[in-house]
Order: sequence, then structure tokens, then C-alpha cells
Amino acid sequence: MAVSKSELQRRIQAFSDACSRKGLRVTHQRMEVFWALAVSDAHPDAESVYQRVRSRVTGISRDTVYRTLATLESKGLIRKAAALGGSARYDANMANHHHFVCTACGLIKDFSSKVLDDLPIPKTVESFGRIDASQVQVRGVCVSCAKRKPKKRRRSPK
Amino acid sequence: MAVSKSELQRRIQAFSDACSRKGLRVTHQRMEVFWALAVSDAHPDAESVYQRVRSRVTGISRDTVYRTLATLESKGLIRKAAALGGSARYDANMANHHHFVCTACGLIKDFSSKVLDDLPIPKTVESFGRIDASQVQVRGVCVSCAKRKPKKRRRSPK
DNA sequence: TTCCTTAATAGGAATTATTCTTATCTGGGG
DNA sequence: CCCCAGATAAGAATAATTCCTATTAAGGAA
Ligand SMILES: [Mn+2]
Ligand SMILES: [Mn+2]
Ligand SMILES: [Zn+2]
Ligand SMILES: [Zn+2]
Repeated sequence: MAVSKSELQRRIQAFSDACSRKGLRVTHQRMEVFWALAVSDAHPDAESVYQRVRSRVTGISRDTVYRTLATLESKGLIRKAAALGGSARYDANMANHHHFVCTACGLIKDFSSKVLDDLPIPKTVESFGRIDASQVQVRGVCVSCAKRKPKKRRRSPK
Repeated sequence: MAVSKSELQRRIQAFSDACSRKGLRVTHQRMEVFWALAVSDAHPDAESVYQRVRSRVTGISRDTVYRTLATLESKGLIRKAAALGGSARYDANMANHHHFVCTACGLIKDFSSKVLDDLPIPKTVESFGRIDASQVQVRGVCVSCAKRKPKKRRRSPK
């Protein structure tokens, strides 16, 4: 647990308000899912959230946890870390470069930048472990997704 | 296809050499999997690579594609983009921050940096689409993974 | 407070992604 | 040419996620 009790209280209240404001019903399950996420800094996956919530809300279904996490992310109330899609994406380009990722279709575009290649990583990070590499990830919506309205996420293009 | 014919040739030759050097057998399937990845800049997932290779090597199995991609990544001959683990990881911390990711166990640690919060994203990226956010991802091996040798990847801690 | 509409949920099946198992094959050193 | 550890094929098994349908309940209206 990284956040203080009072800060947690504040975030949960703010979350409840945000739900109301955005037209999302403030359900018991929804609050518990958010709590499970906000109480920790471990960036849990859906299954971990499910297990944690289940100890407080008997009978909650996995589907509710998955659905709630997806809903909250789409409303900008929580974020996905690192993994943006369900399947791993590979890259044969080992040269130092960075990525633009479309959050709508999963498109990944490369870009280069001398400046970004040598980022000033804070010394505190070194205490976490050995650093192998660092790169910038830019998230957004690609031009083709921007025009053709919503659409489903597709498999990696081509 | 973003790379020139000659550059592709060069990379494939280099790959073949690298395999030999690292004690990996230069198999037909392995070469085709690498080719499928190197010929494109679409950062394909395993299924896409499988489909592409299958049109040239009838009878190749999905397992070979998955296994080969994993092997090549472990040898540093290709990279995984964005998604580091099999399951999505969530974050309730919407404040601007960055991540250290352990490639051995999936641990994700937050860190902050005023400098990194406002990186100079090249103008070329704007042509890809609308930019919503950008953050730095540092990859490495966490301290606990560094001591207790290899070990299996575990579910998100806690 | 009670009623009503419909978003949200539970439970489980279905689907998708990835890994495992086992028999068989083959690259490349000798 | 021979050998055999490393690789592969095929498909079962497992893990992750989504879908389906009947039922529940949040919250606005009366
Ligand atoms: Mn790339
Ligand atoms: Mn975080
Ligand atoms: Zn897109
Ligand atoms: Zn680790």
C-alpha cells in the first residue's frame, strides 16, 4: 500500500463523484474494483483484482471485473500499464527507437529522436534493479481510426 | 515494407550469423519467422507472423512460431513491443508518472520526473495521429529477480 | 417512499492466446 | 556418412478474455 488512508479516502470519493458526473452508476462492485486498484501500487492484472475483490464481495464474477476495468479505462478513470493489447507484439528493429501506439486499433509506428534516445532516468530508478533499456511510448489515436469513427480493435495491421 | 531489399538481405544474413554465433541452429522455420518480422514495420503479433510464414512454409505450427519468437527475444535478436506480459496490467494512478518494468517477473514500479513528463516529441509523430499522452518505460531486472537466479514469471505481485 | 427504466451483474459457455506434451525430424559437428 | 541434442509438428491443455442470457438494482420521477 503506497497511498495514505486519507489520500485513499479522497481518491475513492473523487472516483464516486466522477462516476456520477460521467453517467456511470455507483455500484458496490464498481467501487470495490476501484478500491482494489487504488489501494495498491502493484499494477495488478484483472485476475488479481478479482481475487482481492472477491474476499470482500462474495459472488462477484470475473466478467464484472474485466468489464469494469475496461469501462473505467475507457472513461479515463484508470489506465492500462505497458500492455495495450491482448497479444504480444514483436519488433525486429533493434536500433534505438520509440513507439507511437494507437489505443483504438493497436497500430504501432516507429519514430526516432536523438534526444529521446538518451533520457535522464532518475537515480531512484536504479534502486529498483538493473536498467537494460528505456524508451518512450506515445499513446494516441491514429489518423485512420480518427476518421472512421469507433470500430473494433483489429489484429496487428498487415 | 519499410526496409529496402538490400537492407533486408543484410539483416537476414546478420541474423543467420548471429544464430550460429549464439549456438542456435539455422533452421528453415527460424529464418522464415525472422524474415516475416524483418520484412515489415507493422510490429506483428505471433498469429500474424504465423499466417505470413504459413504462406511460404506449409505445415509450420503455431507452436514453432511462438517458441521461435520467444527464443529470439531471449537472445536479444528481436524485441517485444509495448506488451511485456500475457495479461493486461492496470493503474489507478492517473498522475503523470513513468514505469520501471522487470522483464523477469513483470514487476512494475512507478517513478516521477519533471523532465520526463514533458518530453520533446518529434513533429513527425503528429502525422501518425492525435497524441494523447507519452511516458517513459524503463526495462530491466528487479533486485529480487537479480538475486534468486532465473525463476518463473509470476502474476502481478500482491 | 415506491415505481420504473435500463445499466449493470452473475454464472457459465465460448472464444482467443499461449503453452505443454510427445513422437519425430534434422542441422551441423566429427 | 552418422549421430544426437536441439527443433519441429500436431494437437491437447491451460490461461486470458469475451460473450450470452436471465436477473438485479441504481437512481430519476412521481
Ligand atoms: Mn518498433
Ligand atoms: Mn503506475
Ligand atoms: Zn488506429
Ligand atoms: Zn523481477
